[in-house]
Amino acid sequence: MKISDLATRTGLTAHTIRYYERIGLMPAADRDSSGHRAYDERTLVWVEFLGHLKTTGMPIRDMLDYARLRAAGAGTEGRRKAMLAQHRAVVAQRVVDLNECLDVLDAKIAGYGD
Amino acid sequence: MKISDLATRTGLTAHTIRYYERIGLMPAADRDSSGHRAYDERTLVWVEFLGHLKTTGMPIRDMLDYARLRAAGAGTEGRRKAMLAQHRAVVAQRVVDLNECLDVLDAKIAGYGD
DNA sequence: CTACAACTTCGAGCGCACTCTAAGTCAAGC
DNA sequence: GCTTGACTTAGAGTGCGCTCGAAGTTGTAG
Repeated sequence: MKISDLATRTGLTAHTIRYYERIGLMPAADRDSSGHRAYDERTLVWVEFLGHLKTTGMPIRDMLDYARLRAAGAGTEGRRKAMLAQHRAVVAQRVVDLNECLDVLDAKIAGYGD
Repeated sequence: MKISDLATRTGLTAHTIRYYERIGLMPAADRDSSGHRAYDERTLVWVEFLGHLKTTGMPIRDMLDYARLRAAGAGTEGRRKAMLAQHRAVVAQRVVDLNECLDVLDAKIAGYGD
């Protein structure tokens, strides 16, 4: 898979994918015979997971912490699990906050009448 | 109410409040005898509402559109209602997305075992 | 053979939302 | 009278997450 294919399938741009690699969010990509980046399905899965973290508002520096643990491999599962569990709690709270805001919006919208 | 009081009660800083005034998110504040900003409860309500819009991810430029309609007064209620209704739909979708991400996180967390 | 598109690296630039600094004014307490 | 601390202005600086541009190389279609 070329970088443009990965871009299409993830919704990112090739520029953004290279940026992610540069800052360490993605491991250095394999290269084909002409020096172009060649990706496999595992990379796609990883980028999609990063997308979930991004959707839930995790800052890149935290994703980097997680990516480094992942790169370190065995022995870091406990810390990775703890990171995700902690993040999960933050996201769950944000859902609660957003639902409260939806109520406020509904009240305000209703206040404008028909 | 002085700017420091408004800051305390809204969780913003005095710097941020002045910034909001500068860009037009808040009307020019009344001044006391020594030229300091003096706020009333209505301003507090407005800032809190801005806080809800911010929590729900509305960009400042959209808040500005809303603030301008509000400042224009009567005759803009329809458009204000439409803006909020549109935003409400976006926020509701984000709640859906976040809940999906929570499922992904739960699956990942479970995958790490005990 | 020649376009042309897609890739490469490096580094600069951008939009957002603050955040802070500097220099000065003013009111209250010791 | 003097210090202290909160206020004032204008404008510069920060951190984040991209986003783009320039200049060069390579693979493919006509």
